[in-house]
Amino acid sequence: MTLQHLILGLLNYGPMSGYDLNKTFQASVQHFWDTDQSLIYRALYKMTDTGWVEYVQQVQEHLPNKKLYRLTEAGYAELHRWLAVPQPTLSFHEVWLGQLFFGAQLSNAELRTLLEARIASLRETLNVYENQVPENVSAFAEAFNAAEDMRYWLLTLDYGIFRLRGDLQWAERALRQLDE
Amino acid sequence: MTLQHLILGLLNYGPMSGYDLNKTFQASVQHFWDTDQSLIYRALYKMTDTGWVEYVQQVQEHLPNKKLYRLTEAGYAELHRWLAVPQPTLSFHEVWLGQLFFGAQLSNAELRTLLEARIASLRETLNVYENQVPENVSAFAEAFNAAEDMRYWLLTLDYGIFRLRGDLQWAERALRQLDE
DNA sequence: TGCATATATATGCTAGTGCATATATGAGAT
DNA sequence: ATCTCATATATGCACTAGCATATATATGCA
Repeated sequence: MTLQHLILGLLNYGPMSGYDLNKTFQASVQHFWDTDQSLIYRALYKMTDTGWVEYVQQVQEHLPNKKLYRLTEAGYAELHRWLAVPQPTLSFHEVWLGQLFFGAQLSNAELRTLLEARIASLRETLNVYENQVPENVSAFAEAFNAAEDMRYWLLTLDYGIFRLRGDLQWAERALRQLDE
Repeated sequence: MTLQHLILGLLNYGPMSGYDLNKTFQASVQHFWDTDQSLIYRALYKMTDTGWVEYVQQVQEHLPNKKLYRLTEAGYAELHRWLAVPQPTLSFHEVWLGQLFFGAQLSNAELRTLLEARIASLRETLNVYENQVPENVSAFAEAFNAAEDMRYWLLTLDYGIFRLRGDLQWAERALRQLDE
């Protein structure tokens, strides 16, 4: 259900179309929750059906019409209910750990390749988080006129960076241990 | 597809029934990949269909009959193909980060509750990883007569503990920052 | 006798995910 | 004149997940 709740959270800043929401996802929560355009539209149907959101057709000149979605009372209530309830911590479900678990089946060279690929990928993501995402977040804060909320957005970003650095550290240590 | 590949990896230690696999999951990879009994049975059908595994009916006295599954040549090949291919690092998809992102909507007390619940849950899991899981892993290594492979099992466990400690550290820091 | 538990497999139903593709308008570039 | 890109919404299909429930035998316990 989380996608729907993230949409509730974003619509709380103001009415948006599915297209806008997709853009907003990329500019804001994408660093911890990636999604797909089709999932957003389908979530919006479901939420309209449930009564959490409603829309008005917006006729546009020179552009296709759009559906402007906004929170209903019920949607606002659901957002606040969800926000305050501690969520169960889920299982890791990381594919690379599965590979490592059966690492005895692999040669040293193959294991190196796996770890090095992971390190490269983590570095790349870390670079995006440290350079690209802060810009997105600032632009997002300005567009939504929500300077105070930015503190929390940066907090989630801080977690992402902290976690990536930890994962990098661990992977580099594991790589060194492989040589012993 | 990962569940199927984890099953391939476990069947590589020897033939097992769906029931055995379920038990084995709980004793081995459960700390990074939880699953359900029904998913294992359905995965086995699919894999039989694909030709990765095959089974023989095992008639038992005093107990229900079982299907003993084992790897086919194709299954063994698929396991090794999969093991050596670096997997893309996925997005975090952590629900609690979504809550934190919209933290400006919450009171200080509600935020405290969220972080404290997370800390308690992380501590609990850490306790299991540090005390319970090593026993499971040892028992598993003995049962499967795979003392060498245990090194890698402990490596994945080490990651889990490392990560939980990091997450705890971060959550505790965030809680302190909340008081400022 | 009745109830819980372990062994063992299987199905039903609902929801969510991922990816590709369809459709349509208009703007700007080559 | 054509091609690409941005805006905007929607569907198809196959797979995956989660949870409940059905079925059957045998053992142990109260």
